[in-house]
Amino acid sequence: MISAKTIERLFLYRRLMTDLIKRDTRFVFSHELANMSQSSPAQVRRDLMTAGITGSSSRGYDVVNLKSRFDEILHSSVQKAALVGIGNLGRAILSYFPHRSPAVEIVAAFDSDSSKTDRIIHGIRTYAVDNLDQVVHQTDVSLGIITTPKDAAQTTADSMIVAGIRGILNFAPVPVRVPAGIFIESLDLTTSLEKLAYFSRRPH
Amino acid sequence: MISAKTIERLFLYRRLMTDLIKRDTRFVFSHELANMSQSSPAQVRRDLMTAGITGSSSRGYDVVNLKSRFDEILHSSVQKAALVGIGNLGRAILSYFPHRSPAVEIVAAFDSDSSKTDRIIHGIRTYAVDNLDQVVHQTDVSLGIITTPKDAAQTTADSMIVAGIRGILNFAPVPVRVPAGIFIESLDLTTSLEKLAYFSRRPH
DNA sequence: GTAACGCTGTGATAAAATTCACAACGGCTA
DNA sequence: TAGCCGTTGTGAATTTTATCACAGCGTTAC
Repeated sequence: MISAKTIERLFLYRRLMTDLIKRDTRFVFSHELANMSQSSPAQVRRDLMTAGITGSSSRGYDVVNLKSRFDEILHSSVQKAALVGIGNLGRAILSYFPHRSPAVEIVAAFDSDSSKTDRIIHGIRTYAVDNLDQVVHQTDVSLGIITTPKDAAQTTADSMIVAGIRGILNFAPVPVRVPAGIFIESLDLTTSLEKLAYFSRRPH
Repeated sequence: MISAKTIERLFLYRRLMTDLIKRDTRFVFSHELANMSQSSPAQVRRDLMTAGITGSSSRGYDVVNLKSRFDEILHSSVQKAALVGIGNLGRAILSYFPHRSPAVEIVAAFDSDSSKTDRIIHGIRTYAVDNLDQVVHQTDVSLGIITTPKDAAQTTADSMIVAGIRGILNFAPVPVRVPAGIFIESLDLTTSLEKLAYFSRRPH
């Protein structure tokens, strides 16, 4: 089993490979990849070893080979996602995300405010939250994105899980509790900014 | 020196304390705090110990005391931030962030597209990027937020650093290189979603 | 051919983060 | 008072993550 940290880096490497392929670069050394990914050569080699990739000591790693091995590991078969909470942040994600990743496609958005529903926003249809269960089942959605205010986060997660969602990305600034077997990732902009403020205060 | 991981949790605990105080809760046990923060009792106790906080074995920890100790450690004196890249994501952050944290205040936004500048968006004045240096100096901005497309991320970061910014929060899906002494935090929505997709595929 | 170079692959090591496990304590009960 | 219970505080152990350091190999230089 490959660790989450490593997987995260593999996703990054994969995107870097896409760029390199566009630029017709054939080979990379671990120190180049480290440079591009703000990592260390040893880390890169270790990651690639974990991924079962082998390079050549004179030319480095074959870019196309890397890319296809990454695709293999990262299973780029698309999964559908539903977003709940069509506020500013939700809308930004709806507009930002399409075509950014081969792994995820946002297919529906939900809100409790009826003035925001039954429309198309950035190409994505919006529904009342009451329809969550139904839409998730009908369209085989497996991922949920929470961009609600914090008070609604937990209940939203609960509904998602009841509807059969397997993983949740939570943008609300509160931790959300999920049963074992459901993947939860929290991405808290407030904490990120606070961390930024804290560590920028003095040379660290 | 307190580790970054711990600091991050302290920020979270602080927000939880704010909620508890509102609800007139006087004391918390480590297992309650663990529950609220999706952590473990041992982790909480360790963090509080690191923060130099001491509790009572019968009542737990004094909420107000915790809060004020957190404020002390996390230095809530406000720092000013500038955002570069007024796209959907940038705008969402401009609208989302105000009043979320006592630590950071976004005071200016920049873009290279003149149709987006010299206006007020969500209460924040926007400028042409050419004015970055000047505005940063005049208003004593110390933090930068990058929400540009990925090709502009590195040059934006470079300009920020020249202008004297101490820390950068990068939303562009590419790593950004900064000299030592500058704090950089990357928050990559694409990677988060991809990670979500990956780990939701099967029970893990 | 052979020496020298720079890189990979990886066991070993170190460092960081988390969890275990338990002595010590305060308060409650009787 | 004595005994029990649930919690803290923390050294020690464990687990996870990252780095070191070097043997071995393909390539080039001569």
